Amino acid sequence: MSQVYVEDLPQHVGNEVLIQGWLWNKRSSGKVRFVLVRDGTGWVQGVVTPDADSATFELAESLPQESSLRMWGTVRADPRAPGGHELLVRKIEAVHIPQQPFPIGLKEHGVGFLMDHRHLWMRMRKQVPILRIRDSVLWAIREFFHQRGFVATEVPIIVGTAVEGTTTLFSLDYFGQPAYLSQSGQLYLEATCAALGKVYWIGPVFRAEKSKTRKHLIEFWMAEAEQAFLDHQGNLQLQEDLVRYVVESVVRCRARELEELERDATKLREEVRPPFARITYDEAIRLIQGRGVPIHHGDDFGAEAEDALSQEFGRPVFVERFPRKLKPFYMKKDPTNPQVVLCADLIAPEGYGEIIGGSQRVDTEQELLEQLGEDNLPVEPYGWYLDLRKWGSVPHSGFGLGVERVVAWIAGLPHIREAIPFARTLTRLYP
RNA sequence: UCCCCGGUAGCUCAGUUGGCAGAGCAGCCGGCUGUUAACCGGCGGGCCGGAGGUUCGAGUCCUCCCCGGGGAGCCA
Repeated sequence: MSQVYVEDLPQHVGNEVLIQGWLWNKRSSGKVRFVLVRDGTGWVQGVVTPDADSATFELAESLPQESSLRMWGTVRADPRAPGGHELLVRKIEAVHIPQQPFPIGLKEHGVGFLMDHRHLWMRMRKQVPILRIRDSVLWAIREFFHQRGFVATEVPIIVGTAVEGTTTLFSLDYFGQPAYLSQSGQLYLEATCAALGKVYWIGPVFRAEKSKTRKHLIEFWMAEAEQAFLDHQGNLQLQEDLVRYVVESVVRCRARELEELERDATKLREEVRPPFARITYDEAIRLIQGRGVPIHHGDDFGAEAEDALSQEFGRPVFVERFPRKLKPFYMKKDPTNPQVVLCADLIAPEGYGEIIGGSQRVDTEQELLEQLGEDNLPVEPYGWYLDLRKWGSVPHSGFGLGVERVVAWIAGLPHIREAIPFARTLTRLYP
């Protein structure tokens, strides 16, 4: 008999099936014993009565939490069963019986303890749906770009050039040369873009910032895209389409997981209804000031300012055209106002923070040299990047999306550390 | 780096004005024919984060250190 996954059980009502998984809880009422089994796709209750053979009846009482097992039984719908379906068990076979109690109980635990046991915590009731939602987010991003003719490509993780200054880089010794872990694939993606036209990549990036908040990870995943002949306005439309596609896709494919997390899918769908709000930096400053948050023109947004914007709109909002001096050297100045650049940050609703940063890029060598100078950056390490403006330079734009922040928003998580299997935070390098 | 909170049983926590170290859960033993983080009875379980100090006496008060959590700045 071949294995059936828990999520497919409704299609097998009345049939005997084999479930292979792990025991996550059990209950007994003497002569009726319940074994709750998970297999990665869901949770199902097996009902064991004395009608099963005596070894099976005994196992239903004695197996400890997180025993792995095979369970044969007949599927039936029953309103008393969690999830609506259960298995009338004929036989249980233990695959591995733990010799000591599982560290993670079914009661509450502290954050420190759970993070110390992340490799085991991820098996638990809320963590599984989160990781399944993450899978769908990444899958939807790939699907979106593929449908639009973007070419999936890759960038180096070990780099010799800093993208945005060296203070937040992890440095390493590359056979005697200084090297860094990449904090963004953007510069390389611009090169690839001139070869392939429309490109994207998804991968880990690293920031050695001593950030200690619910929105920051030291190692996080970015989805970055770059398109030739795309201007600022087109860039915003592309980002909006992507975010809407991802949310709608997750709401459709992971409805059960969202429900398990008590996340309101209707609210998510409302939030991404077109169009997203768009305001300029200048408007944003006035709006934030109007909400009583102390901020001056020329300041970057703090957490309080972001939350104010988030509350004001209740849906994603693009903040466009930041002052040049707040943004990195590669962003193109607005031809109608060289004090600002053609960029935008996308602020998520519900206080989940900035989920995308993007811009139209500088496309002439002269401007690029000027802006490197403005930021007191050396020209030499950017030689190859300047080359891109020497041969067939075109207007082009791109952006980077923070995968974990999007997962945290969609799943409604209180902290970003649960949005990735193994979070690297300021205090955690293990497990 | 700065500000705030915490560290007591495997886990979550309580511990009064300084006066014998506690509960729930987990574990083990027993009971229960539909449980829903099941329930009921019993049993075992402690370097009170570390070092110093005050005191007749410190889990409790003081100093320093270590570790964790929340927030800020910076960012996606």
